[in-house]
Amino acid sequence: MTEGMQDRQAEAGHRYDVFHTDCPARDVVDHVTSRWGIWVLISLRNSNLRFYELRESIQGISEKMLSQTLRALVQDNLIWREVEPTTPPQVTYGLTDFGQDISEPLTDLFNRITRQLPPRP
Amino acid sequence: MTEGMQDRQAEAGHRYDVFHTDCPARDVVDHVTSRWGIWVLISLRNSNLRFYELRESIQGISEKMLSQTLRALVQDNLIWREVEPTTPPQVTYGLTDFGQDISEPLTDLFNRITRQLPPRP
DNA sequence: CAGGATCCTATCCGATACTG
DNA sequence: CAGTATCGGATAGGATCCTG
Repeated sequence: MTEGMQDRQAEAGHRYDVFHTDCPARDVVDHVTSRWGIWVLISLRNSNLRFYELRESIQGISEKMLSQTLRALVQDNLIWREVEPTTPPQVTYGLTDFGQDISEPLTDLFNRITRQLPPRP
Repeated sequence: MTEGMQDRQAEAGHRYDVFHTDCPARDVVDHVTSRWGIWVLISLRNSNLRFYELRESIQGISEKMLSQTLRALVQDNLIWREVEPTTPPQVTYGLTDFGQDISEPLTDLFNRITRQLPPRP
């Protein structure tokens, strides 16, 4: 995003340890933790899905945000995109190895949060 | 819903049900994965920090966003806030058990992403 | 079906100034 | 020190229409 988090200040003897994140990692983290990114990645864990399946799977997402999110994640090499040139066209999305790897802590995160929360009123 | 995340799809007839927008977990997830939330949580993993320590630790964050992020995370019971009524006042922040729990997959996520990415130029 | 193009609004967020 | 208050530009994101 805005670059320039955490550049240096890497002086020896600093107690609050810091993650220097002025690198490309910042962008990937931002995409992964974007409003819809996490849900797309988790959705694709169980099976590859087509565009409309993702849209219906993730409640509340608009087509615009879905395609935008997908585009970013494909560029980050977290998910792949396969086009079947039929009519009507079929486009399928799935996790790459990298995406699969990333989705594990994400799912873990999600599970820990839901486990902690009180049941619905 | 506390029922959690997308599961099966092995069942015929029922389709992939998923995350509702009004799921309470959604708010927590949004806070945790907010622009600054993840960095605040990771920063507090090693030690409790005061306001200015957090501000200096997380480069690029404004006071406004820091206090706003902290307020949200305190409300979610992810971090605690302790005020020492001296002059000048001292306010310390730290992770609750819940926050500690959540910070693990977050750190894991961060590590996996940085590990995958090409090294800095 | 899978999206791109537009338009428009809500909010995010930084900069600045001020307070106990 | 640890914030709050306010303003304004940037951006996220929804709604709608359109196309191959």
